Amino acid sequence: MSEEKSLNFIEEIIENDLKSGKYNQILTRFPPEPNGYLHIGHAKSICLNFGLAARYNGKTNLRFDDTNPEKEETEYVESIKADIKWLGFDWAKELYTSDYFEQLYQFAVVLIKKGLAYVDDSTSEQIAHEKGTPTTPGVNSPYRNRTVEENVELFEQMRAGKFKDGEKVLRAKIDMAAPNMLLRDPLIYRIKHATHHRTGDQWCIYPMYDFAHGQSDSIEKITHSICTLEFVPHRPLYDWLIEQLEIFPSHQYEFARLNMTYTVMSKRKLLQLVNDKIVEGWDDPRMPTISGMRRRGYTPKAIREFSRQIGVAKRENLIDLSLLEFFVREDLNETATRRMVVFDPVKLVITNFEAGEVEYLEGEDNPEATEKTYRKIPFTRELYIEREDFMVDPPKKFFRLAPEKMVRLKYGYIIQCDSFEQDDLGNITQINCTYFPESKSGSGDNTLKAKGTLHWVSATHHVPVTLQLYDRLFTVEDMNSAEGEYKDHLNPDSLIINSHALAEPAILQDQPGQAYQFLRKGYFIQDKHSGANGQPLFNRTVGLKDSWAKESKK
RNA sequence: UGCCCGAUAGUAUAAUGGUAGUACGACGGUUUUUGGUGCCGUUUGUCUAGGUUCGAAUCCUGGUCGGGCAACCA
Repeated sequence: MSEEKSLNFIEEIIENDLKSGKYNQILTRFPPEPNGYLHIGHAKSICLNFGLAARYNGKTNLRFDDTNPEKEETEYVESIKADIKWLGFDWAKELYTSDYFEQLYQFAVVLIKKGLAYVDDSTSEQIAHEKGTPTTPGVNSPYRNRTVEENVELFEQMRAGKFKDGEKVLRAKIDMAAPNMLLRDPLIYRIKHATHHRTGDQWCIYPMYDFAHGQSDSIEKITHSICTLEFVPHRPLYDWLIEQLEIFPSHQYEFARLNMTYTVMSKRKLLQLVNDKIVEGWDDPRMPTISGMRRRGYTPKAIREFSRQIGVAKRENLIDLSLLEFFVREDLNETATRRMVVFDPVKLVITNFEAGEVEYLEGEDNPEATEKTYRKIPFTRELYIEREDFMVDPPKKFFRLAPEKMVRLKYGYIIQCDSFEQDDLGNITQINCTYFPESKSGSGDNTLKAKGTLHWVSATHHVPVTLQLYDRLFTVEDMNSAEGEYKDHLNPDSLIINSHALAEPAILQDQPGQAYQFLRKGYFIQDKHSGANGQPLFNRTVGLKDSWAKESKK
């Protein structure tokens, strides 16, 4: 297959490393900070890291990058693990950067003893000022030339809790005039008298990202440390520290993070949506979080296929939400159980069908399934159909019900409209039809033909349900370059609740978690909550492609 | 005006000096007891100016445009 020949740039690097014998086996890692829930951007990274390991017969560690006790919580650790498993991946080892705190401390001592790190008493303002700007070089700190002995002593005292937060920091001694600002004596340890979610009060000094991530990679002997583009300028520092410490040379490779239309992808902004109560929580079905998408009814397979299709490269990108939706539909079309639900009911009476009689029709659960299963659907004299499926004076291409027109009722009979009734405002209150017994589905009789097929429910045998119709959270395609605050661009119709929909009775017998296709309407999944008056509540995962909506706009 | 990264259809992503291909979208047709699905087809692209070469999306040089870097965040 030509598909196997087409490698992304990271796969090329790995194949070369394997071919040259640089490594016998690759080891990647997925390194989330437990300070929020995972989102679709993380899913791309997860699929990449775990996918690479699977493809090249390697392994992937899950490592929680927990070096900042002020922001990190165990709740997030648990959600992250659940999300990765749900996506279908298994990690080789579950690790925490905090497991390496002692080792990292020793690494810092090594650096100090080599004269490559020093304790700085400057305030953060002073340090920022001395750092210069991207276009002007920085100047040396007055504390830069402390002796090794003094630095060792002070660093020990930092660890021992002799100083307050912010009183001292440990910095690598590199070059204050370096064109890369990250090389201008970067901070590598800071004092924080805070309780850590795993180490408790054992430590009051914590390593910075740059002195933790690469070292953790090296400790674990990660071969390919894959991160996003904003870490490109960190790579010289990543390499410098490993070289000075003379430890296992892990290597960092960077790819472009995922951006999607009509949503935001930073944990900070997502947290804001949660805190401002714009959404119900991290798992609100409108959120681009993995837990939100799960509750929405997106499937792991759809997300994996999406990740595969968008590829991996180094240029900035903005992916259409509709591409993700395509993969969701593609998966659900094959797996979702079909049911009939009328969203906006209008009464339809079959005048030549006996009152009180109930005929049970057979309906396929899924026309795409290789092994067919069926459910019974009660058919009665009085039914409900979709209000929008009837027009008094229809345009030419309207294939639904209208005076004197014929349509098929799905799984049932062809009917013809004889008359209709209206209230004073002109609203349709009832449609009267005749049915043709010989046209029953499966009878093989096709003397009658109907252009359209409608879904319906019995007026006497149905289940009232509540529907949550979700749509994009924002009205602007590219939220990264949108002007003003995110609140200016919220989609007021991102959630529409319909509490007057009617479902066929079979819906009560189905398993929770069942993926549905409500015929001609869209894919749905039952929510964890219940709807109005305790009714079953269903979330719209994604609508069906609707070429009539397009046609009728013309 | 420092350093770094990038630029291929509308959106993504291939082509690794030798026919610019794929997916989604859009458009048209076909099948259909879901205006769904399936199937078939059409459309649209190498940022720019030079150079190297028999031959450049690919290599070189200049430019343009986009992004990143001045957190005791990751």
